[in-house]
Amino acid sequence: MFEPRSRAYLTDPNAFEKAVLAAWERSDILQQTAEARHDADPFVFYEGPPTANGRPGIHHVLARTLKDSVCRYQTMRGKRIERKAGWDTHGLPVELEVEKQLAISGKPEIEKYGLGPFNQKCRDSVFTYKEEWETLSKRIGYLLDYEKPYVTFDKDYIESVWFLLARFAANDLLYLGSKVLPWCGRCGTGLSSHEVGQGYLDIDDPSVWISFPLIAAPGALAGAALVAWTTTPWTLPSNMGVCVHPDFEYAIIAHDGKRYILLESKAAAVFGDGSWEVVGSVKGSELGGLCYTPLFTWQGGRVVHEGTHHHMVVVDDFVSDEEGTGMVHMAPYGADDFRIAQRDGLRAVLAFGDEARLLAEVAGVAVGTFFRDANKPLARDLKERGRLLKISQYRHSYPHCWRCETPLIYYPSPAWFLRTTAFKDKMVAGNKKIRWAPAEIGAGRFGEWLENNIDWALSRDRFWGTPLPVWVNQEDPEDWICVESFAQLALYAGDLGENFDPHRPVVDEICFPTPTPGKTGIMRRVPQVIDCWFDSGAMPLAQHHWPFENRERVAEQFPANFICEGLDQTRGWFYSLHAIATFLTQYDASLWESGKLWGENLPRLKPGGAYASCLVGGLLLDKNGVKMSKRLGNIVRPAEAIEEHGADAIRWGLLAGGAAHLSRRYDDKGIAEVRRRVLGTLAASYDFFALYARTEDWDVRAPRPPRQQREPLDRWILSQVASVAADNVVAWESLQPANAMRALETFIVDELSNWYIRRSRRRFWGAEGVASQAAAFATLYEVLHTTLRLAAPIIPFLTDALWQELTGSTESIHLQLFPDANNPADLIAVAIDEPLSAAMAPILRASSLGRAVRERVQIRVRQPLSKMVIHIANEDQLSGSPRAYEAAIREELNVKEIEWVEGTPDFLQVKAKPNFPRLGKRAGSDMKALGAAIGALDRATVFALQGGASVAVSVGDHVYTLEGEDIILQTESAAGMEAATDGLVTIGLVTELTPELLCEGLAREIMNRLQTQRKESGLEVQDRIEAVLSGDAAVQAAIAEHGAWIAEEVLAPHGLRWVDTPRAENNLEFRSWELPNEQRASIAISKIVLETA
RNA sequence: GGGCCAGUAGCUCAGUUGGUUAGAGCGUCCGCCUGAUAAGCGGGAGGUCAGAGGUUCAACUCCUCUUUGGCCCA
Repeated sequence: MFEPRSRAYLTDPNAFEKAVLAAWERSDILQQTAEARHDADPFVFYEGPPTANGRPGIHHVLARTLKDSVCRYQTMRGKRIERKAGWDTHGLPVELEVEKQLAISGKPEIEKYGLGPFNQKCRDSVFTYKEEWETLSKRIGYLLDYEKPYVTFDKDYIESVWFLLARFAANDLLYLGSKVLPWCGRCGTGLSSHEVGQGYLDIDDPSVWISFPLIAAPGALAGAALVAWTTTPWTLPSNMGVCVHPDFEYAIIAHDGKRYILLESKAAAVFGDGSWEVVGSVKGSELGGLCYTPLFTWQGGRVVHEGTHHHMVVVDDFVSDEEGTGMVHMAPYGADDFRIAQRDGLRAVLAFGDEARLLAEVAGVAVGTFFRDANKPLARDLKERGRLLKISQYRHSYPHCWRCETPLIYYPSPAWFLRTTAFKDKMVAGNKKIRWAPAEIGAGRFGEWLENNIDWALSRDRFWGTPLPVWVNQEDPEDWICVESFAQLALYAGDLGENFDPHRPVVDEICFPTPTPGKTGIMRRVPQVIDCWFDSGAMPLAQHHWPFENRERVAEQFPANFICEGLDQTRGWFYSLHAIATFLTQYDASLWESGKLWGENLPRLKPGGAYASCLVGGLLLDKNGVKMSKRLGNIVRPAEAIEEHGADAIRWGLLAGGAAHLSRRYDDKGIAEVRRRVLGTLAASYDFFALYARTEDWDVRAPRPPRQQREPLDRWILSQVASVAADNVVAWESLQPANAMRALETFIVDELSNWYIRRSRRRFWGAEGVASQAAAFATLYEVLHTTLRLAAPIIPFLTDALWQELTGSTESIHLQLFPDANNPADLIAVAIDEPLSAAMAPILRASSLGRAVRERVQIRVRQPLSKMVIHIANEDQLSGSPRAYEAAIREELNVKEIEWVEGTPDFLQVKAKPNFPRLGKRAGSDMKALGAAIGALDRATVFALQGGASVAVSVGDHVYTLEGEDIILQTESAAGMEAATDGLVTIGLVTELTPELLCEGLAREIMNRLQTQRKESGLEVQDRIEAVLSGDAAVQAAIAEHGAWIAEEVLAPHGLRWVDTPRAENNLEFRSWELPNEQRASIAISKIVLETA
């Protein structure tokens, strides 16, 4: 107990923390916490599953620390938290990693390698760095149950996912549609958006303006042609419509005897200058529904959307007025185009197929022509037929295959969707109930995304993922089923075997006759797997194999009170969790109707989303503000940083570095500063306490004096820590840990260490009497007791080590309750004392001003001064009196006497300023003039106002009646002494040095040299000494006057011995010191051993 | 191309519902302290709050545009 720890911590935080970690593992802190909170209310936390096929970086430390801190805080609030780890194991990133490993690339090569072996590789790959993740997480103190994690590729997990998909199907929300996807014709493979993102190259394409003559158009439009622009002439054979913006005003332009319709601002780009004129205008919405003459006549191709309309003008606000003509040629190769075709019933036919080659002859261009090679001949044909108005070259950025650099083609492919739009309103409404931190993510980013919700494209044409459990009748594509469980599958297909693994390719081989009555045909599974975001979004249920098992447990652990992930999860996990939960609990009425499932009770899950609050973490950039990436090699390896600084300093540094959601920079120097400045100060404050608790034999069990009997400074620091505790609760509850930490840091460094302890040191060695000493110990103990608990969620290692030393308990701080001033059982119960806190502020300001004056007049603090005057403007409006702290400021500034100035002493130059918030509303536009008038008020008027009188001031035509509260009194200076003011507090120092003061100053100088010599001789603070001095006459006089006092301070029980000539004797060696004013002293000291009784 | 976020001292960041001297730490210069001592503290200097326009008696704060950076989606 009371062992000093700061040295050990500061020199090797890594070793220090590892010892704490070892203790946690010995005592199984996770298990202990669970037992301690066994009957407590649950606080539900969901761990967002990381993928362990890459190394964890420092940014993962940020996310995990945020999660851990909030959970530790809640545990200290008395809550029970399950902390189940999870692993995300499916998906394209895993496949890409394995492709790299095997040096293969693309679907054909994977198929050649074999699906079974490939998926086995994926399964192995996802846990490549599992151990590294676990080690790191444990080392940074992230408490999580790694023994029983949920794993998305587990058989049970997949079965739960199947069940959920079957629920979507049962509600008619699963359907087969088409999705426009990027495709590489050469590799024969679709690409993910992630892959597209890394393959943009600049290429030259023809830029063409095409005319679309309207058929049977009314009025001024008769005989006119629309003009559209494109850089992909190869898409023109598939033209199915022209899209206009409903709100644009299009110009009707006469040129060369013909009339065209397009935006006036774009006409010059087509027709040049001067040769055209505007003859009318038409609004986009009026063009909708008109038809035009097709560009090409040809047969064949692949129909991707049957429709009743051909070559028609459609209206949509995706059209922009920046490029082109304000009119867009529509072909089924664009996502917007295809969406509108489906919406408006346009017939969509592809001219180019799977290998990006022409499927049918068009305008003499041969079947099999690669899509980009068709650009020129098609353009030539259009030109000959007068449909091409202009052609030029256009350089732009275009997506290419990242493997082979072939330009990509986009077209619609079959895909399975979840009809999330069916319950969009419920998702939007549910989102409003989520407490987002920061709030703008919920209203803005996530809210916008939900408002614009489109159906979830669920399927992926890939290999390693949860197989889509849809089986289709090979004879009738309308006859399909979504399987809800392995048992159901076995019912259709027979026994699945002991070690059934639902992954591809095993599951692909399962087929069976259609169970649909009256139909024939074999059911085969569709080839797709599902989006791995569905996997992770299903985790609230699938992690417990719901509803096959754990129905009660899931009902209790749903929804989450809290989740926390990075900003990049908005459209990822945040969405998939929300969508699945909203559907299941609010849309799937038939599931809950009977209260039973398969004949057994199914506890109702609380209707709503999957989480009640969400803390969004920002991105972590390197110290230059650049995103960390493997490519740039600026990744910070967490292990190295931890070895250097320890986990606590990093945890504090990352969490305090700014509002959680902002991207911020990781700066090694910043972490080092936190370690020294904040954590070091906390440890040193404890050390100070421990040092004197030991030397003075203070007993933790001794009764502590009642608060009323302690000094104002004691009650002040208790009040401060109690209000920090109250603020911290607010900050944590609103998910703003950085705010909690800012308050805590100011408290630890400024208030506790630099003010309370500094000003109270003497009391601890009994220099101010027994009662004062007892009060000081009691107070500092209570404050440390509280501060450590406040900091425990953030810096679990240091606080636990100090806690056990401080309290002498072997019970971890993480089993304690968070400080609560409202709880009578808490050590800081009802400690908040507003008046006492308010009264300290002017004291701190006065002390700062006093130091500034001393600095200016070059009189060191060691030199006592006779008097200081303090004037506090509006002192009577303070809720407490600063005069309670007179002793503190007298000692701090080393002055003999404080004079509290009241009223209107002549030496104060004062000025009134308007109280803007009060007067602004009343005065309005007169405010400026009124302000000037107030500034010009004379001294007597200002003090009359202060005294409660009313004063009329006229400005322009108005007369304003001012009262005391309408002005703010400011002090400008104090005449006749060395003074300083900050406007509210003014101090003046009497700097005249009398012989007495000089003598005492010299005595303090001598004492300083004695103390320095003590320290440099390696003495302990409680060692007694013999002291012999010699020196000038002034020195001798100072010792004669103050020797007894000096002797007491430097622990020389026999007093100071004076010799005229310093000569070495026995253990005494003289050292010569320079003193101010070219005075000199020689001092010799030696330790004396006190006889013990 | 769309949505969201950010730009405040050399650096890292605070800044309440708009209110008139914009704060802290680090760094730098100067000084102090010594019964927490391989520490600690204070005082200076340093800012046209990214730029422009607008609303207002009053804008770092609200609105618009521009610009730079970031994230997500196309």
